[in-house]
Parts: sequence; structure tokens; C-alpha cells
Amino acid sequence: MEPLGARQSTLRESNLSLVARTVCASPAPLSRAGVAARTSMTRSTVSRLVDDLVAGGVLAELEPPAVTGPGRPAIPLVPSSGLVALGLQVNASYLAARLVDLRGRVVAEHVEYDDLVGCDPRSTLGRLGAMSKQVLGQAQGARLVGAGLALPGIVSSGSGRLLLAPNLGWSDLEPAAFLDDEAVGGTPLRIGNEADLAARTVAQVAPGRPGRLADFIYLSGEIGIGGAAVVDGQVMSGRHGWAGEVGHVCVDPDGPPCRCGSTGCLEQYAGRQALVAAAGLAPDATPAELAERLRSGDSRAKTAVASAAWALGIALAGVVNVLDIPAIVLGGHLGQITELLRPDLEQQLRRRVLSARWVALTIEPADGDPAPGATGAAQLELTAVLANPAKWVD
Amino acid sequence: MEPLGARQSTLRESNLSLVARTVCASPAPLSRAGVAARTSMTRSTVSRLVDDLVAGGVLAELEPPAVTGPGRPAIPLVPSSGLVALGLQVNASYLAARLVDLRGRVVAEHVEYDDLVGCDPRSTLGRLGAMSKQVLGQAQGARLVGAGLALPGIVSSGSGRLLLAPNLGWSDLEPAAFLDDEAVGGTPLRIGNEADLAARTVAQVAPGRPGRLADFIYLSGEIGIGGAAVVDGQVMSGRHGWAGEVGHVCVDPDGPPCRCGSTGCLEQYAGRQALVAAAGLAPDATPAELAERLRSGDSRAKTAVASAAWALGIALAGVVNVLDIPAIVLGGHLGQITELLRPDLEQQLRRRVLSARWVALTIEPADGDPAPGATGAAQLELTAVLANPAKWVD
DNA sequence: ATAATTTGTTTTCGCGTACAACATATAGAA
DNA sequence: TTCTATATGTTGTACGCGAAAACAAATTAT
Repeated sequence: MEPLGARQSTLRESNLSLVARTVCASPAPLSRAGVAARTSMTRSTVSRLVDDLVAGGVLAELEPPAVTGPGRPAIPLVPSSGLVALGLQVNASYLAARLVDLRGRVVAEHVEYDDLVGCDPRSTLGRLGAMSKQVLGQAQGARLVGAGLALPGIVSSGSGRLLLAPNLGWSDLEPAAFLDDEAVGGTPLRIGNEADLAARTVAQVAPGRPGRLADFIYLSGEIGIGGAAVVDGQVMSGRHGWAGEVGHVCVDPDGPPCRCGSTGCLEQYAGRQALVAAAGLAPDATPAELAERLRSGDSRAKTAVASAAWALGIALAGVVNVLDIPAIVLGGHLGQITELLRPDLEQQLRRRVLSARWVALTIEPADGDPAPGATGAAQLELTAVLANPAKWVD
Repeated sequence: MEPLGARQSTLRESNLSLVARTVCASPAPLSRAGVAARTSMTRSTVSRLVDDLVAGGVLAELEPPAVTGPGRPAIPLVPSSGLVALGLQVNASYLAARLVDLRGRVVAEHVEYDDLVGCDPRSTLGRLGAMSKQVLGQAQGARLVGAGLALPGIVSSGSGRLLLAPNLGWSDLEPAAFLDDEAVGGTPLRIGNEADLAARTVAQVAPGRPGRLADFIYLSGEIGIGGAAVVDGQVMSGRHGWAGEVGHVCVDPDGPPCRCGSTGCLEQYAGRQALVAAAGLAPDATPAELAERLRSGDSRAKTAVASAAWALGIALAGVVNVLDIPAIVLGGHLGQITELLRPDLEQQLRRRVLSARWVALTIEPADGDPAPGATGAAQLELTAVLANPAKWVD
């Protein structure tokens, strides 16, 4: 039996975390009194906790503004910029290394675009390690709280092993073994699924700061299609951390065979590779080229987009029926063609989602961040600090 | 902002709940020292909390057993039988009223079988109310902690309204309005979806006592098919409480039209109505009759079952890919034909579930309880007591 | 009988939040 | 300028709760 009794120190840890998260969650800097009002704690209690968090380098005080209202001017509190996390990402078309601070700002980054399909893990991760060292060099005395790596595949985060990344051609390997200690700043490397981590950046625009949507389905369009379901601000990872494989939901049992061994998977209609092939474009064609073809009335392009939208509608309707999540965020190449997909997609959803008569579904593109997985990986580490700042304060 | 600061009383509430849940969770009666060992709390703390819970009527002490080991004999602790909850259920083929105590035992029950398709809400709920009063009469001085009603449809539990129950022919009504105060023991009536509540009885075999499975997909086979996803012992209810509509996942976009307006819904292949019709049986045929036909080599029955298993495989594979839940529990008529479905169902799942190569899926029937929704509704109320026993103790 | 062992209770202590009073710093009015 | 109102931040005391240790109780083994 795991649930442990709460001690008095638990109380402190819990409230310390609450104060830190409240400050991080607020778009505008809060004062001690503001935190007290939002948490229903007394000013005295908040004051002591804030003092500890400031001393511990988790929060920082700003100069009081020149113009204030009546009463003693408040001291604005903000997340400290002295805590940073390293986010790495390997994708089929790029490598990325990022340093993100507790305010959610990208302190340093390095992205290299390249075709990495079928690449060698050792040399690729070696290259990523060099990029990482360079980025870490720009840390300027900030404390590194952790490092994470986003991968486009099935990951066993407990054991730190990548089980399968079909788009890279990688299987059953331990990425940390190919990254030396210096490349991850001496911290243990946590690995995660790219779509899960990208979805996290939508759910949290900065560490501890919730985004506009708390419940949504995120689709990451790449060569294939990854996905994640976010419920109440939390990414649903499932029993083993393999949840969100929307790309392999069956859209049509009589459809084309998929790499995974099944038939009619969503990926075979709306994955980038399938989509550009169906539109008669070169494998490395961009979404902009596809849009151009559509504008010029190309019938193959039209059919390809309609088919993708149709397939997305069927798959997502199933997911919405099962999860009751009324918002969809499209990332990767799907984000760039959201408006092309919308009409057919919405039609399918209206028809097939049981609750469509009571609640309207929203569909929107993710922001255009080229490497959201890296940011998500870094945010995950920073969020861990907010979940238990006592470790950093005492 | 909702998250409230933790006070010292929060600590007490939390630990009080932990003690109560620990006692309830244990299959064999625990002593104070046993609770202390499992919760990592000290014996002194546990002792004080247990005393309060016993005084408050949440827990009870048993007589020490005659035969013990060395040392002072322990006082066995059990959930009190003095707290009961009322669980009601309306289904297409029966009405049920149950009284369940904190030990998870059915203290009193009354089930009436009838064809309720297209029945009148007022008279049906009036009839249920009469059954409820009779069952409440057998309470024998126990305290009623709450009442719940399980319904086969889409429910807005916040507002207490049933939005749609296609199998009953009900829509947009407030069940509590048709049940007088006496019929619900003077407590507010909470309504819930039948499949969600039935799934709860699998996740918790008694209030606070986890079942064998903590993560599973529950399918409730009736005229249609309801469902629920349980993650980490909790039923996923979704943004509005409408999650789990597996019955309307699209299995084949070119399939037969469904009542819901879509096409090729799982329900059209594996729902009871669809299944018996495809097998050439009368609408009220039992699963046993279907099995009999199969044994005698009837080809229509064979095709019908194969088709149902095929459809279940496609729909469930999608759900498993999205949720990463490696266990499936079949209830209602599907539970009774689990073994007939298993071969084809397992084959589809092996083929279409992405993680099938690493984890084996389990498929099993639910226990044969005729009205699991009623038990689940009662358990929900009892679990609320365990979540905050401080309310009942102080 | 005596020792050993385990359970349950009691007492004292420390920690952390609540509460109230007070100090601090501004805006606005007399 | 001076006084008042208002809001923020700090200080000191009180209270509640869990921790730890000592003690009492009830049984088995020697």
C-alpha cells in the first residue's frame, strides 16, 4: 500500500508548492497579499513561505512600480529566472536543444534541420549532445534543474528506453547512453513522447501557468501522426505511458495497410507522407505547396485534403465520444493546413459525435513553434520543481 | 483560482480519510497497529484517529479473536455497517433499488424485470420510488448517507438532468422531480450514467476497497452499448461527464446507419438488438439461446457473433491505442458471451493495437450482478463519506 | 513464575498555520 | 502641511496536530 500519511512537513511542502504555483500561474506579477487572497491563506503564512521561496531562488522580487494606488505599495513577485531546464528533441526533420527558465522564456536554443529518417542513433545523439553543450554554455550561472528528451515514438520513461521510433528507424535503445554527462549538465535525462510533451506546452504556456485550454486532444502531424489527450490540464499518459496513439486508430477496416500491421489507420490518410503522396507532391513538399495546389484547383490535392479531413473526422469523433473532450489542437503539418481541413472535419464531427447537439467542438492550430517537444521536455522538469519546491528551498 | 491553502485541519481530514480508506481497503480486518504500518503513521496518531472514527460511527471494533499470536491481541477494525446508501437504477429491462452498507454488502434490494422501452417517465419513476421506500424500510436504524440513480443515457450530473436516454425513449427531464423526498430518504439524489457506475463496481468491489483491476475499459452491453474508461481506479468522466460512449465509435464508415445519425457505430454490430437480429433470433432472445444456436452450427448466429467480435476489436483497438489501457471488462449481454467473442476479438486486438507486442491485453466478463449500476450509485455516495469522514465524525 | 513480544495509550515536544496587533507606505482630504 | 483612509508586510502568541518515547496491557514461550 503506497498512500502515506500526511505529516506536518507535508503541509508545508504542499503550501510552499501552492504559493510557487500561484505566482507562476498569474499572468501579472502578484504581491504577497495577492497570493494570500487567491489561496485563502493568511498574509502572515504567505509572507513566510514567500520569504523562503525567494531565499531558495525559486521566486524573485521586483522593484515596486512608481505609480500605485492607495496603501502601501506591493512588492511584485515573479518566478525566478535563475532556474533553467534543458529540453532536447529528435524529430524526423530536425534536432533541437533548448534552455527554458522558470518564467517560460527560452534562454538559449539551437535547432538544426535535416532529414533524419533512418539515421544512426549514435552519431545523431552525439550531434545533439554537441548542440546541447553549446546551449548549456549560455546558461550564465543559472541552476539547471533537469533535462528531458522528446522522441517521436513509444517510450518507456521509467526505464529510460526508447522502444520504437518508426519514423527514425530506431528501436529498443537507451538514448542516455549516447549522451555524455556533460551534454545533460550532470542531471539524469528523462525521455518522453514528443506529442505528449508538445501537448504540455499547450496546456501550460509557461511552467505552472495554464494555457487557454484545459481539456483538449492534441495531434502532432509529422511523417506519421502522434497524439495526446489532456484532461484537466494533465496529459493522460496511460498505464505504460503509451496513450495518445491516435495515428493508429482505424478509420476504415478496408483501408490501406499501415506500417504497424493494421489497416486503414488514420496515419494512412492524414500523415504528412500519405497526404503529400496522395496529392501528387514530392515527399518533402511543404504544407504551403499543398495549399498552393488547392488554390489552383488541382483535383488530386483537393481529394487528398478531403480524404485527410474525412479520416480525421472519423478518428477524432471516436476519441471525442470516448473521452468527452470538446477541443482539438492540431500541431505539425496539420496545424498549417487547419483551415483547409476544417469544413470537412467539422462536418464529420457534427455527424458522428454524440454530444455535438449540446456542445460545439473547437478546432484550432497550435502555435508555430518548430520544436514544441523540446520546450515541453524542459517545462516538465521545471514543473517538477514547482510540485515540490521544498527540495530546493531547504 | 480554486486551489485552497492547506490548513492543519486539512491535515487531520486527510489522515482521517486515509485511515478510513485503509481499513476499508483491507480484505481482512486490520488492527490500529496494522493501519499504522500501512500508512507509515505512528501508532499513537492512528489510535487517536481510529477512536474518533469509531465514535463517529464510520468504523467499528470487533471482538478480539480467541486464537492469536504472541503479544497483546489486536482489536480488529472494520467499516461500520451503520452507514448505508441507496442505489437506484432504471434500465431498458429492469428497475432496481438497493441499500448498500459501508462494508459493501447489499443490505436490502428489490429488482423488477419489465420491458421499459418507451415507458412513461412519471409512472416508471413513481414505481421505482415505491420500490425505494420499501427497501428503505429495511434500513433498521442505519444512517442513510446519500442516494444515487443510474440511468442508461447522457446525464448532466451537475444540474441533475437526464439529457437523453434513447433506449428508454426519455429526453431532457429531471428524475428527482418524479421521486418524492421520502423515496430518497430526504437526501439529494445524484444521477449518473449506468456504465460509469457499473464500472465503478469493478474498480471498487466495496467502498474504498480496490478491485483486481485499476485500469480497464468497461463495456455495458444492453440494447445499445455503453462504456466507461477507468484510469488508476478512477472513472474518467470527461469534461461534461459524457465520456465512455464506446458504442458510437465508428467501426466502418460504410456501415449501417445508427440511431445517433452516424454510420457504422459499434452498437450496430455488437449491441444486443443488432446482434440477435443478425443472428435471426427474436428481439428478446437471451445470450444463452444465442450460444445454443452457435453450438448447433447455425451459420447466421456464427456470422453475427463473428461480426460483433470483429467490430468490438476495431473499436476497442482504437480506444486502447488512445488510452493505453490493457484490460477490457465486458458487462451485460457481452459478459455472457465473452468466450464466444474472445477468439476473433483477440485476433483483431493483436493486429491493431500498437503496443500488443509488448503487453498482452486481458479480456474478461464482469460478474453476473443484474443491476451493477444501482450498486455503483450507492458506492459513489459511500465513497464520498470515506473521502471526508471528518464531516461525519465531528 | 518470568521473560519476550506485540498492541494500544499517554505524555511531552516541535512544527506550522491562524489570528490579532502593529509597523509601513501611499493617496486623498481638510 | 497634517490628518485620515487604505492596503501591504511583519511580529508575536495561541492552538491544533503529528512525532517520539515511555508506559500499560494482554498474550505466548520458556
